[in-house]
Amino acid sequence: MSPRSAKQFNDIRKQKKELIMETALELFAENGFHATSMSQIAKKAGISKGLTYNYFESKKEILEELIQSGFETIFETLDENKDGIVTKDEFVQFIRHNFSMVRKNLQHWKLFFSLLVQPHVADTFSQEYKTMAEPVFLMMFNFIKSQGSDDPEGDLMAIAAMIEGTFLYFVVAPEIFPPDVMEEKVIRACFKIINNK
Amino acid sequence: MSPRSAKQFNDIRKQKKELIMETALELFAENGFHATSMSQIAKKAGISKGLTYNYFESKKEILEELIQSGFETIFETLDENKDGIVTKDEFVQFIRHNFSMVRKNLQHWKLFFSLLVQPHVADTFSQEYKTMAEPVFLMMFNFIKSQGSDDPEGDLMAIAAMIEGTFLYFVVAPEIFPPDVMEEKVIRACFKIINNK
Amino acid sequence: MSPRSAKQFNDIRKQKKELIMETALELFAENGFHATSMSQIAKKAGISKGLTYNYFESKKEILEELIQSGFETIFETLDENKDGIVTKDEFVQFIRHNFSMVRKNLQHWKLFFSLLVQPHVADTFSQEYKTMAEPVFLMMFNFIKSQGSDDPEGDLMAIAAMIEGTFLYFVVAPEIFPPDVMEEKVIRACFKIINNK
Amino acid sequence: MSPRSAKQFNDIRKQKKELIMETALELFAENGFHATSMSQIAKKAGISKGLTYNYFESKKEILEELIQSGFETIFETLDENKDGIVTKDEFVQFIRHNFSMVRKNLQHWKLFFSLLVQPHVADTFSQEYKTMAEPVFLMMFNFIKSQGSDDPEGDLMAIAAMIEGTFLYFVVAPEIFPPDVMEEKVIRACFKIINNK
DNA sequence: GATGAATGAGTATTCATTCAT
DNA sequence: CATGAATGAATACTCATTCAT
Repeated sequence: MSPRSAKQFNDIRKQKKELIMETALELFAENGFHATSMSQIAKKAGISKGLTYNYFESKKEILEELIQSGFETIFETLDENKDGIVTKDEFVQFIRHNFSMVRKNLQHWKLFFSLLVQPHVADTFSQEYKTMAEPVFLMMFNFIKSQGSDDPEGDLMAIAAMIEGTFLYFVVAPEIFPPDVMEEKVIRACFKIINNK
Repeated sequence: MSPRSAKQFNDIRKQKKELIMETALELFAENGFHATSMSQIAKKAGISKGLTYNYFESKKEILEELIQSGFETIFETLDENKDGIVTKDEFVQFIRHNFSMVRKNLQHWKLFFSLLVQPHVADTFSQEYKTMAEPVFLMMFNFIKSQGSDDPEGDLMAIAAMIEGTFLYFVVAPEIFPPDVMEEKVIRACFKIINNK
Repeated sequence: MSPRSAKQFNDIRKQKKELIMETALELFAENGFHATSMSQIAKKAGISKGLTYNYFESKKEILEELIQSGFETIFETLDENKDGIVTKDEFVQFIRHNFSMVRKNLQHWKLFFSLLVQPHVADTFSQEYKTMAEPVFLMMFNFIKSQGSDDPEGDLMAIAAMIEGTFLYFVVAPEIFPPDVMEEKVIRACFKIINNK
Repeated sequence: MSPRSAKQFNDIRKQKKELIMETALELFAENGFHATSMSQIAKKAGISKGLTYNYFESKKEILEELIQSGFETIFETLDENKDGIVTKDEFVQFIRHNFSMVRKNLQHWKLFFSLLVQPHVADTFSQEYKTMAEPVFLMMFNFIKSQGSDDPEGDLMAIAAMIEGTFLYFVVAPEIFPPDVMEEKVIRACFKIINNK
């Protein structure tokens, strides 16, 4: 009842919640949302089935919070850089950072890609993704334009597709093209596209 | 002896089977394999649940035949062209043909992307997909090389990613970039990547 | 329409019916009544599912006719001998004949034993069996008595149990005790029981 | 932590499991394994279908545990006596004990007989049954030999068949011959078979 | 907060039976 | 007489969710 113990309770809650979410993310990413049962999550997290419902209203809510937290994780560090891109170096850093973020959060991305093609699982997801991705597009657009591209919008399309496709390869088939090599090739290709006269 | 001729029975079987497959494809593509129930398929197809099993051994078999037919639909016309790519024009035609096939079979591609990310649904799928995509990669590689690229493998990676990403946009978010425009931009970007000195 | 073709039709009907019954008996005996489907019967008999219902009202009716025909098959040849047993030789012949009948109709007996323990499958079966077995018991009782047994009823019980048990071994575990040997031993034991002073 | 103590949970589990097994045994024995549905078991036990699967992995597992527990119930008390049979009295006690066990566990025996005749239900069952019955045979064989029988193996066959047949009468048709009387007659017959000169 | 027994609606699949031809 | 497409009720089993403790 003392403020301190209240804080402790809060910490416990927060930790348990994170534990459940991490466990769920692993299972969702590995086996898919539908193929993962609440029992599995509870068992793997080492808690009882009932307790899960103390922290989340439903299985779907776990998914939704996971999506939310995924967006935050992925886009939070982008925010810092995104406004000031001017030089090529900064753009390259930005791209590299993106790639690095994907590789660090492969499971989130796996989950995202699986949701992309199942709109009914999370109707809100698609819209939200676009909303959050938009500033990134905008920033890239501005940079491309600043480099003197004669068709910045067209170049953006090509580059955006290339990056999205790279992410997909990272997640789904890293053995086809080695991610490290791919990163270099893609960056080089970006500049070929932008600076071509 | 039989009052309905063998041909009649055959026709009925063929039509019903196609009906079931089309219905299943729509639902799988829209909601995912796991989230689609046999009841839904039967209901939407206007037949009884039991009848479905007169034509398919299991839900998984529907998926497998769908994958098979998808592969055939998509890759059959590619086979014709694939051996002789030499000129730029032929390469462009080839790419356009690819794009066109994807846009004509959006549902199949939606299904394919969803399967790529849920390996447990059809383990064989991933391998088969790669097997069928390989000749395409090879052909593109040869063309890139023939154009005097100083890094054909690197260029292939970039282009492959760009095309894969384009397919993903086509399927998942055609409203972000208009497919028609995108097609042109991507083709142009291909040549920028290849021919850059 | 001529009497001759009418007879032919009848013959065909009879043959088809027998075909279905034989096929069903094999499958029932091998896999059990519930585990055997009408499709299996039709397929194994080489006819269509629908045709089966031209000859039998239901799956249960096949079973019932099978039971009926089994009783007839088994008891018909017993009828000839049963009234006149006087000498030991005739009794032995009678027992041997019984054993021989069981071995010739193992499938029927397998079916019978499985029904014995599932009364609800065929409620009438149990009663009918007893009715048909009664004269056999009676005849044996009379013979035992005629041999001067001091407890004919008791001896009958023991012998009846021994014979029933032998049938069960024949059907279920012929590899434990060889049927041929067993036959001799059981006959000898019968006389030990009856003639013991 | 938990409001219901571990012991409480354990007690609940034990009781429910027994309830389910008893209910299932009754239904299996009465109607057969295949003809009994999980719904029937749940309904008769007064619980939900789902709960059944909280205690047993499958319908087959219920059967297997039932068989196991049946074997234990039936053979556990035999173990005590089985090594030392020497005198006639001990042999008689042993046989009586067998008969008594069967009459006390009629349901189990009904189930066993039905399984004997439907090998596909539980392939392991048949083997296991024979394995457990073997020491009983062996012991009887030794006793018969010790009594100076001139054909111990032959006598064993006859006696084993008689006892098996008696069990069958006990279980399937106790109204034909009164079990109490039958027991006496069969025991007497055993000695007639063994001691006959 | 924490447990796990309990529920009930849902899932894929089977199968006896019907019926148009 | 004969076919096999079609039905619908039933089956074993799963699982998100509730709730008494």
